[in-house]
Amino acid sequence: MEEHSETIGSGNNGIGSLEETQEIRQRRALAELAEAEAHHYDVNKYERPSVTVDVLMMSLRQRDLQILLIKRRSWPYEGMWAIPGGFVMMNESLEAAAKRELQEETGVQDVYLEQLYTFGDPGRDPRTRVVTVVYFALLDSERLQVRAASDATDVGWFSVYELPQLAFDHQGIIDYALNRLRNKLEYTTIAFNLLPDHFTLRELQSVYEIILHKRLDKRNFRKKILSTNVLEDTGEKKMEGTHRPARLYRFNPEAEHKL
Amino acid sequence: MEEHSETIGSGNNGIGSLEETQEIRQRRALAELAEAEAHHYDVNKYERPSVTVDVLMMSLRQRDLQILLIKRRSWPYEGMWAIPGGFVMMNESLEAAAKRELQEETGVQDVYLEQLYTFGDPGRDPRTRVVTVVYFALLDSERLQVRAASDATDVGWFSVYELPQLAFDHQGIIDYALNRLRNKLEYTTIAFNLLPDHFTLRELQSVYEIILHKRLDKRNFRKKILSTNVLEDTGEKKMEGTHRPARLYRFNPEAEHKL
DNA sequence: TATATATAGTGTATAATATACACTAACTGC
DNA sequence: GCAGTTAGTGTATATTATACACTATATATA
Repeated sequence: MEEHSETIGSGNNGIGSLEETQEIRQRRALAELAEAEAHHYDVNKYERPSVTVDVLMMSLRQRDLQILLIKRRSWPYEGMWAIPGGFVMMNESLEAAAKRELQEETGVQDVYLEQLYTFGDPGRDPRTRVVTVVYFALLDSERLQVRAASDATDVGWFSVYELPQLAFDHQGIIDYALNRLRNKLEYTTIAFNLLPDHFTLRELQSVYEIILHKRLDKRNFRKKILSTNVLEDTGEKKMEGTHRPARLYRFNPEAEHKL
Repeated sequence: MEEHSETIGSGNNGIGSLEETQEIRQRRALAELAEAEAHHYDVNKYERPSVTVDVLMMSLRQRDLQILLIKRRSWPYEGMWAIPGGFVMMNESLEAAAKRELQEETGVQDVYLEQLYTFGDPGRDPRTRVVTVVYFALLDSERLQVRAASDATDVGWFSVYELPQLAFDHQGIIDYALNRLRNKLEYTTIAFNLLPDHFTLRELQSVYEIILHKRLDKRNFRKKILSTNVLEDTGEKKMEGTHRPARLYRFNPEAEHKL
């Protein structure tokens, strides 16, 4: 919170010459930047953080909310699991970088993608100063299955409720994302991104139950969802198992969603 | 949305040699970065965006929601108004950078500060690639008055409802912030940051009315706020004008806020 | 073809919350 | 003491959330 506020204070704070020097260096750098900006000089000579995007890919698998992690093969945090990410290229937008990452890891395109938060504390990556813009993606279970078992052993899906030790500040990022997802469930139609085009009301209810991590009342759930008009009956039914078949619905994005 | 997705596709998309070259360049850069990351090489030789923080400072002035803008003195957008911001130093956190900006522009410390969103489209700043982490700050009207009229003509407070033409994508940023603020009013105690320590219920109601830009029912408003227990009666009264004095309340951050 | 089994699908009563609305209280200045 | 001005209060109604148990319809198999 207040870590660096003294570096812009009066300077008369009893800290020794080492910090003093650093403060002066920083002040000069700032003055030069202001100068450069004001007169349109070349700002490229100034040292700057790396910018990366991390993408937290979430999907419902095995009646569980799971995320994709990759195992780090080198220092720092070697052998630990981490949220996949990569550098932002000079001529791609942040979102494009996130989509690239998504494409590389899952082969999936056109999924729900939302910017989550930007983490940039100095020291969060011991190699260099890194500012990471984190996105999260919601992948529908069906399309994903295809590529699921395709490759390497150092990529894996993990339940958000049983995560291994994570690299960097990634556990905090996941907590933050889960929070955001839970909140948005209540007042947006975000949940539909985790289901295929056609789904039953029970399947939709399961999405809510898995993410909110609690049981919901069947009748009240159906009443509430149907009253919003976001669902369209497809006329089709899903028959599976030895019991009454369920109606298949489709999400209607046009409808007013007063969820 | 899809601007750059072709640069990572099959490449066989009928685009001419110019884009082709760019694609190849980008692919090579990516491969090198991956290599560098995997083997802990020096990543510093790669070109990277500038990182800045912009701080949208909001306060209630003249029964209006106003923000602080600065007038640009040079290309690009010379003469237009912009949200104040500056470069992030290598050894300061994003939040520390935001606080520094806040301190420089208003002299105020210890205010509500929240990260809003990160904007990083290539081309949003014609000088160079800039990734901007935007924060917004809520300043209480009372403390601010002191420094209000202090200096230059190229800094000014503007009503969010009557803004001049803004530089860069700053109008969009303000819309986004206003939205966030309005939502948070409903389920957090964020509003108290715009008021001094002691305030009347009418003053609190005005905060809501000005930000939501609509009238609220007095009795229902008071009922709702008081039922949450976030307010403490100070015992004092505020006498101003020729009418019954109003009770002064204080915000109790300890209380459950089931706003 | 009757029955067991498993999930789909439905309604009502009660509690909690949100809304609409008008008068009395308490101070100041004249 | 009266005019002017804002503070402060309660009740009836509508809307929304919750709690709760039985019938419907398919498949499998005896």
